Amino acid sequence: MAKQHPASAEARSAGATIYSVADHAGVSIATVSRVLQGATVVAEATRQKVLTAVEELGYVPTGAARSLAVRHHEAHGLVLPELSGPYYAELLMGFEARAAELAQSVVLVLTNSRTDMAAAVRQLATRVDAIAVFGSAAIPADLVRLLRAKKPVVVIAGEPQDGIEAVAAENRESARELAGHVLDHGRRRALFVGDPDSGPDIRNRYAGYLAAHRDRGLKAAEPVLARLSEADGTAFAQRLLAGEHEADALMCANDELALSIMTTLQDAGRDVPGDLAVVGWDDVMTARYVRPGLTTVRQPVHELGALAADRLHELVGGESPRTYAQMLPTRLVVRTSCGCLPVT
Amino acid sequence: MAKQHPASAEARSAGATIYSVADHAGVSIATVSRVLQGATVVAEATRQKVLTAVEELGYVPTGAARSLAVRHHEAHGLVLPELSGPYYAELLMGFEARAAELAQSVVLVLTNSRTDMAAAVRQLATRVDAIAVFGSAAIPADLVRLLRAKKPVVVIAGEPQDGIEAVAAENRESARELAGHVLDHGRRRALFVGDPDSGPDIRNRYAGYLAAHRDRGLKAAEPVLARLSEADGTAFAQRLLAGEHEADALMCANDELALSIMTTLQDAGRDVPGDLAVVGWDDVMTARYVRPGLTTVRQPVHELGALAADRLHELVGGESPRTYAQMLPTRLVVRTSCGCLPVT
DNA sequence: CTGTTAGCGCTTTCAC
DNA sequence: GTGAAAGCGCTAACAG
Repeated sequence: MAKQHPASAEARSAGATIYSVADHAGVSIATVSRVLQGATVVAEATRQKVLTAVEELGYVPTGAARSLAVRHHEAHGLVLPELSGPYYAELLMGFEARAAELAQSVVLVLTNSRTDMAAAVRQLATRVDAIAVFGSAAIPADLVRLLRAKKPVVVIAGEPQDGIEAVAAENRESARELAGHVLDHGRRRALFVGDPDSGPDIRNRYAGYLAAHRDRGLKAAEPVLARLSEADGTAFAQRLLAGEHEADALMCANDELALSIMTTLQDAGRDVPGDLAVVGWDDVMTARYVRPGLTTVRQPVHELGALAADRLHELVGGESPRTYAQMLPTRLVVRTSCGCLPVT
Repeated sequence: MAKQHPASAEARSAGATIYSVADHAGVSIATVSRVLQGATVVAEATRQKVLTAVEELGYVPTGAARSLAVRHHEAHGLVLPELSGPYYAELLMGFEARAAELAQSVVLVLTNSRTDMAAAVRQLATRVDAIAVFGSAAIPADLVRLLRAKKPVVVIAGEPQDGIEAVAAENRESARELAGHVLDHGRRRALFVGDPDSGPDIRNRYAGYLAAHRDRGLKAAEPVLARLSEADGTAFAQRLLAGEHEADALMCANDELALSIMTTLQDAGRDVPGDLAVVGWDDVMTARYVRPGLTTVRQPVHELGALAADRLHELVGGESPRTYAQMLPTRLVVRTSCGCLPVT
């Protein structure tokens, strides 16, 4: 079997390897590798021969072999809970775009569709160089820590943890500004709708709500617990209509909640913002289509994704993890659901 | 260097390999592989030793090595143009969920963020067993054909092509039904807004619009060319308001178009559906929040993604490509923007 | 500028 | 039930 590589025998296009290409071009596999990787200089004539052979055989390299040899997967993993709503999609787009610039593939794992997410994440670790996980993807903290021992990890919008790098959007100050804005419209019974315990994002938004009250010497109410879903929004609106709550303003943990509440209220004849101001968080597409336009906060979601990909890449490159969470600024988007007059 | 594997020397946890695990457990690498893959039966005692070693060393297998050995990537590629709007996100969720069930990783490529998509796709082919590409991802047909020669490919909602398997949602009949519905409200100057040449989806929707007119012995108008964007919708609405077009009904190629048109019209004082009926396509979230609710068509997007993943897997498994495109049914969602009375 | 030759880490016969 | 050994296809010294 001397120099004869097994694979060189069968030049079936589907099985073209670097050996068949080398044979076909009359060069060594090293040369083929060189022209394909463009690292070293190769004589133009040889180069062409190789390229022709590649073309004729329709050679598609086996990524796994390269990865094994270079000891890098050249891929980043991203773990998200799901993709409904514009938030995660935008994040993913930012992540993918930056990863592409860095010549990294992205392999995606959605935990909501998994029965065994721990296994999924372990499996993911197997084929990427680094992993970004979204905070609320509900990955157990110890799993994250375990991963971290093996590969760079960055947590997006998640609980701050010891040695784990984190990136997030600013929540507290914008929430304070938003709540302040509503209060300054003269509202005095503003309710926060959402669950501060569901994660740091919401917790900080609630903290901002609290701070705005404190700033004005006002007393804030307990949060009205609700998940970030249309269903919970409708349910709460129903209870509100039934008189279970009393409020002249609603600060909702996100836009979906705000929108479903607002629509339900309006359909029942309530005037928004006349009877009740409603504000959200995220600035989803719908926020500008509804009437009144929803006052909300825009997050730099795309940038957040890009930042995560960036950090992953640098960590893989040997940089050491930052000890502080990186905070991206958010921006208040004032429309009219807060009680502001329409600009005409 | 005898039997001593280089890697076995350094048992640094970050570099744990099957060799270090074997050493640590006092067994051969074959045995480690066996317990990890669970293929063959291993004595329970040995099994435990191995598992303990894995645990202690924090062993994370190298996927590339396995892929190389088994000659499979155990991953599917998905090529989408982008992720804005719920359509692609939903498709991706369906794809990912099914791929997960089939134990396949998914590596994602978004072409809109790429300067050299051909390179991106070639690169993708390198690390997956099969690829699904979305029709409008603007992958040149010959590239697809080239890929096809090497790996299974399925085109989602794309131009039908010779040997390439395709999956899509039904467009023509639902469009015919939708257009018919509008016409049966007595509208006689219904315009189609969208570009039939932009792809098979829109082409078929326009064909349905035409058919509905034909069914009723009515003459249909030429399509009003517009891309599927909010901006194009607003621009068209402006022209309409300026009197450049005359219409009492608008059948828009998708919801985004419909929504931006409807909102612009309403903000200018027009009554929808009184003056003008407006219908869309896709049933995005906003469609049910606007007033009047947007009449549209719901596509089984999730299922479409799942179907693509399914087919990919079966093609990888050796099944031969189907020669006919698989069509998933769509469903008319009637709300009130078409002129129907609200159900109260 | 090009060829030879070790591996990269894992799976999988084939013996024992 | 377990070990030895031969690859999987590619990269990267190291010679020449």
